[in-house]
Amino acid sequence: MIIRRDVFQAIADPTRRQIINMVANQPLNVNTIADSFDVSRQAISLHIKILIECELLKIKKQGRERICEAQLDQLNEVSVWIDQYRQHFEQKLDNLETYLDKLKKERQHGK
Amino acid sequence: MIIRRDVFQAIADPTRRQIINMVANQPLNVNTIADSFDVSRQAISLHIKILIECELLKIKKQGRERICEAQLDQLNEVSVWIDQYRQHFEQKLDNLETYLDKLKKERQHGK
DNA sequence: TACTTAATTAAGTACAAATATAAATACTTA
DNA sequence: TAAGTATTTATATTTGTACTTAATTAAGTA
Repeated sequence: MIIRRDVFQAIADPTRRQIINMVANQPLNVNTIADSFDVSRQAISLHIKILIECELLKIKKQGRERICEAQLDQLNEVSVWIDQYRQHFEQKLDNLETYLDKLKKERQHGK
Repeated sequence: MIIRRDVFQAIADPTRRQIINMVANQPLNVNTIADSFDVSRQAISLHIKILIECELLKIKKQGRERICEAQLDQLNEVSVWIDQYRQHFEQKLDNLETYLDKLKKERQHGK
């Protein structure tokens, strides 16, 4: 099977977005991730493979387990693409500023 | 054909991203858009249909022509999703602030 | 060594997506 | 009204995606 290794394609799938969401909070092994979904472990394994190929995820072997860790730098590509149209959809610029301030404070106070 | 009407899916296709880019600058009719691509007009017509269904594009009939206009509010959904991971990929938060200031000034001085 | 657990690889199926060609619709103009 | 232009709809084909079950690899454990 030929897979299109492209961040936009990677995040197009809702299952993959959910996987990203799960591991963004904390690293998890494959089975723990798979347990959250109704599909087979093999199906999740493939989604993870796609995310790894798009460099949105990295694997750390730990015994027989494979721990999935988020590596979201590549999301920047999407962010940059979106940003060029921000003026087209951002109603209130101030909201983003408020958000930024919040984010900044969270950082300063250790998450 | 059942199409997944979802903004993430809509922007997953590079052709559709390019169409968005074209009409974001100026409204264009279908044929003008199609001329920029190697594929058939019908294929572009379908891409446009998908973009309309995802509300990223709207059509204004003008005689026998159909003018495509960008309507990018729905990109906000992607933006919000990306934003929650911004701290994972934004190297310097200050850069964003600088960017925001710039954007703000551009707005104030009428683009 | 045999058994269990974690995860992948392999093979196959069903359906969705992207495209093409052909025909139809709708409007404009000679 | 016939011919031309703009675009969509219909139909078919090819490729890609998401998924399944079965088998395999690898690492712990009894």
